[in-house]
Amino acid sequence: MAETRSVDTRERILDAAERLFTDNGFDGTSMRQITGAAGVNLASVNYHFGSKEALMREVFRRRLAWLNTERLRVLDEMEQKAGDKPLKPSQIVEGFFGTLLSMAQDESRGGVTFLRLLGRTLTDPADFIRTFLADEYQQVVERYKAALFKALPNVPRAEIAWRFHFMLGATSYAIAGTDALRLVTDWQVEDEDATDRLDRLPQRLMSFLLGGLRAPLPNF
Amino acid sequence: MAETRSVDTRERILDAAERLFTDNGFDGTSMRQITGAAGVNLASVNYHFGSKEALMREVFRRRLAWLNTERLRVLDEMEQKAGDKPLKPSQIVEGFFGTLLSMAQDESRGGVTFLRLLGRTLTDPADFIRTFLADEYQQVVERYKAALFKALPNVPRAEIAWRFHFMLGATSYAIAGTDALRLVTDWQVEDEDATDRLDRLPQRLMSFLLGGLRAPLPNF
DNA sequence: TATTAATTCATACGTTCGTTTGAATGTTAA
DNA sequence: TTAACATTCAAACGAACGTATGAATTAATA
Repeated sequence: MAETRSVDTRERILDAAERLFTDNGFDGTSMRQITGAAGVNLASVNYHFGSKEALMREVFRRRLAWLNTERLRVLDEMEQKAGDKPLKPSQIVEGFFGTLLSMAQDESRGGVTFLRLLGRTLTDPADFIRTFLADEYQQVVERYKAALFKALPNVPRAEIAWRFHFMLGATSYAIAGTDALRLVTDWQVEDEDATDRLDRLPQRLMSFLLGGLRAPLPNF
Repeated sequence: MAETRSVDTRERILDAAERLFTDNGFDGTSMRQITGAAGVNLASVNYHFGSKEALMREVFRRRLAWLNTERLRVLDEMEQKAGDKPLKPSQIVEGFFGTLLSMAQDESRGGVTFLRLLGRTLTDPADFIRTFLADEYQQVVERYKAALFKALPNVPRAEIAWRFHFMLGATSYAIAGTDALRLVTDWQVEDEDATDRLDRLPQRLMSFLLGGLRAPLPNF
């Protein structure tokens, strides 16, 4: 089959690019690094994807397609069960961020590597990727924001949108896993090994996010 | 004075580099862009700083020197007033993150530009800058963590460290100001202009951070 | 003013970048 | 088997990169 080879090459390129973009950033990764790591010819990136930027977009697209579909599916299901009643804020937050965090356990969906890439990219957006991400996410974000508005009818919408923003920031940073200031990595952990730490991250993060979402409103 | 020219050149380079690194990232900014924007000769960067990496370090150093000193000063002052009693968590959070946010209003300390650069860099750390940031911050972070441990003696230290980490993430992302998913920028704001939005950010963020810090602990 | 040091300057070095090309090879279908 | 298409390949392109050099210029010192 003609497709066997090309699909193979495409995937090999995407996997290598995903990992290298995560470790070194977009500008910090060269085509030669990518094709070298993938074991394919230099020209094949431009043949299959057209350009380096288009490759970056495709790296995101193949993961976000599933993520955003799943997020909408989860939200649909919850809203159907609830009927006319508003959802609980914790359900909504769990639906949006829990779905994301679940990718960490699933290597076939990019695992932690892709999550780290996403976390990095959200604060490191070249114009082309910033635009692309906004387009990919727009529907999903609107649906979840609307659900939060309905769940918290007495909270000004501006405040909810801001807190959604803050939640995304805390999550991005947590999954980017950089911990540049060595806040978490340096302490003495006697009773908790690395696996436990990763397993417990979702619950720790979710508690924090919900606490922030429910915090008393600021009085200006 | 011989120093007049060189100090001038140094500062012009640092200002230009700060802005360009913020907008385009480290790898996305060339020496020729920097020296062109600064109106100085290409070779002057290597003359005054030694290399592009050393320039990046100096861009951070001149801002972080003040920030970290101020953070320690504020903490010292609070602890002195409190005597033996532990500080309130809100005081500690305000001391750490409020000091940071106050830089936004002060153009002579880098203003929003530097804050955005810092926010970006914390999730986009090349090895050299990651190491550098950790070194610059270590003392300050240890002091503030210790204050939080003392303020919340019944909360496991691991949880506090994690929540510090989450708070830093929410803050980084908020000040990076990217809002890649257009959560906040796209809505209809009739009663709140751009100035108001920036002015109110610190209070909005602080409420969120404290809510997250005080959230019920997760039960594993 | 003469001498020394500090800084700026134009220019060039060698390397690496993303992309393109055209031939070679592999695959599909008549 | 042969013609048409898809993919891979080695090689090269011009451009841009960070850095280095040595002369020219400016400032400090005596």
